[in-house]
Amino acid sequence: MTTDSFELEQFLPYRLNRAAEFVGLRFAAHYKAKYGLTRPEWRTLAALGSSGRMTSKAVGAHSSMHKTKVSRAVFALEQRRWLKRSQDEADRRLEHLELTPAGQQAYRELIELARRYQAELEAEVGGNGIEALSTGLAAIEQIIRRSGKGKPPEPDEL
Amino acid sequence: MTTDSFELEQFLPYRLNRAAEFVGLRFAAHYKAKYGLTRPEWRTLAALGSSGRMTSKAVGAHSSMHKTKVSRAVFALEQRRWLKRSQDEADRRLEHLELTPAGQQAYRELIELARRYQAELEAEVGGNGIEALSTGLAAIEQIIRRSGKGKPPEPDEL
DNA sequence: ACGATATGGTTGCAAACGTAACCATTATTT
DNA sequence: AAATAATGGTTACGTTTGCAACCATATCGT
Repeated sequence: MTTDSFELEQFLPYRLNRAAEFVGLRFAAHYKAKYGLTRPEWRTLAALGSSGRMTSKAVGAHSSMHKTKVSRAVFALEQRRWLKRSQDEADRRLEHLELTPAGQQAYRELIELARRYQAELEAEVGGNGIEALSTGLAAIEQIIRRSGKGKPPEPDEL
Repeated sequence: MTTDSFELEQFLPYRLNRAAEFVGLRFAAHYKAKYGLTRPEWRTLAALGSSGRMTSKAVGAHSSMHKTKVSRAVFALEQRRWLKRSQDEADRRLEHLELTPAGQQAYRELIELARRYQAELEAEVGGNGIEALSTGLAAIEQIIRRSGKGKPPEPDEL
């Protein structure tokens, strides 16, 4: 019966969540204003832009998104003509996704935004803070990898 | 035209978000299973439990939640008879919230869960990782405080 | 004192979400 | 070669979310 003295302020899940929210929303404001993208869409674009042709499943694995999110984001980006699908000849269950030239252009602009934002953030937070944060995050990421094993990042089972 | 070489994996908003999601969902699984609480409910309980009687607005400020979330969480906790409201005599717009004995009991059990989870987490991540993470988060929290002041508390990612 | 404005809090609504069920296709078992 | 399971991906549905509009009360400006 360890008694009182519990503060949300010290609780890691809470602190992480708040920091992520703050940092994430501020960035989202940038690309939302400029392109009207949702976060799943931006992530999908980023995955395809940086790693090239891949399947929906791979996008999900690469960017930690639930498959329905990916499915919807892919649909939206397709509507926008920023990506095109093509069926795999050998295995007709899977579709390969690829950015169109317009999509690649948007990607280039967006990662420029992202880089600027990250730089801004690093300036605000300071080198030490960033380094500490990065180390800490790396530690958690390792746990994720461990516990995640071969598991897909479907938030279902976390 | 700073060119290619952008990786989501290195992008801080993304990393923070993923870590927060992982850590948060794992904890949520604990209290969801045991009490059927949602995260806004748990946060409200935690705020009231640790700081005592306060208004909805204060709960929101204390735990970084949008006012509609707080409103709904308060309603749910009230249904459960874990908190009671009372109108302020001087200013009848505001209601003071307070945990009932049952609510306090639940709070005690929940912070015990939280403490155990935090300990487990610290064991997994390791002292260095935790310390780094904490330092990094503190740096961001300072920015939040600075820039945050009058700003509205925004949505949850989790 | 009186209209405008602000504040604490709730609610209607549309959009976003996760779960589960599903379709089509491929792999495995028997 | 059937029957069964597994896989990539989509969709129907109920829930949760945030925004905006709102109610009631309080404060400000004049």
